[in-house]
Amino acid sequence: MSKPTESELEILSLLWEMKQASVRQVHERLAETKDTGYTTTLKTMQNMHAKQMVSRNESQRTHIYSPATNQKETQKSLLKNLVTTAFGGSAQKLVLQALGEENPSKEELDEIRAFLDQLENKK
Amino acid sequence: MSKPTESELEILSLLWEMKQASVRQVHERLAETKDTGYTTTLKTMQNMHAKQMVSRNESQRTHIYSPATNQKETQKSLLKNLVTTAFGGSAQKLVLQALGEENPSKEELDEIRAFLDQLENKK
DNA sequence: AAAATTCTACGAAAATAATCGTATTAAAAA
DNA sequence: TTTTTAATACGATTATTTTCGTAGAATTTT
Repeated sequence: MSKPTESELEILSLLWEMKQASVRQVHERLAETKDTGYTTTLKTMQNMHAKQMVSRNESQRTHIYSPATNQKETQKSLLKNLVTTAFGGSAQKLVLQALGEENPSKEELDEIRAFLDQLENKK
Repeated sequence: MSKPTESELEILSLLWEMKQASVRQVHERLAETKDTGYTTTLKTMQNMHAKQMVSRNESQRTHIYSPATNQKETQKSLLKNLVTTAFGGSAQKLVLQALGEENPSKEELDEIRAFLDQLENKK
């Protein structure tokens, strides 16, 4: 499982959200934030398919793509990578920094607390 | 402030930790995990200097480099980038995922709780 | 003082990633 | 049925990143 490039990740992330989509559909979502041509999106998705990062249903002329790499696994490895390269290996620091930025709601805070308790009970 | 590349980030991260260092010193640390030549490290650090990502003291023949980009700011933007590209914009998800991986100590958990309380009081 | 080592500078090659253009075919519209 | 639109494939170009080799100067060792 190789690490997705920046462009691939943008698409992969959309696919995680959309579950499945045509190139056109992905491209339209992408176009909201990015100004690149249709064939660029197409080519990237074809590359991703070649790398088995996504699968696709070719039974119709318009191919339907879906993510083939596990979202959690991918997020985990990207996170790990960021922790080691940018946070000197301390996930703790990353968490505090992320929390500080996010301005979470009371509900979210409670959810995190619950999760912390759960972690503690495992010990 | 442009985003550091992967290689640049590795070096920047070391400099954050070391506060200041020569190319040789950085290279030796880098060599623990990476197998590239000295001039590669040198060139990258020169590039970083050209981009003003690091500063250097040239009064001695062996230049001494130090980080010129703010660690917090850089971490913040990398984190933000990861949240949007890989976590569908939800820092919450990122935090939970990171906590789940880290297996934090009781002390760390308490520290996070304290931080959560502090966030809540701001509301 | 000569030789060996250690630096920097810098160009350039190699590797990787991103973007696009064109040809061709299928489907939809006129 | 002709024309237009929409899709894929795929090579090629461009941009970016990574890596290294070589030259020359300063420093250290012999």
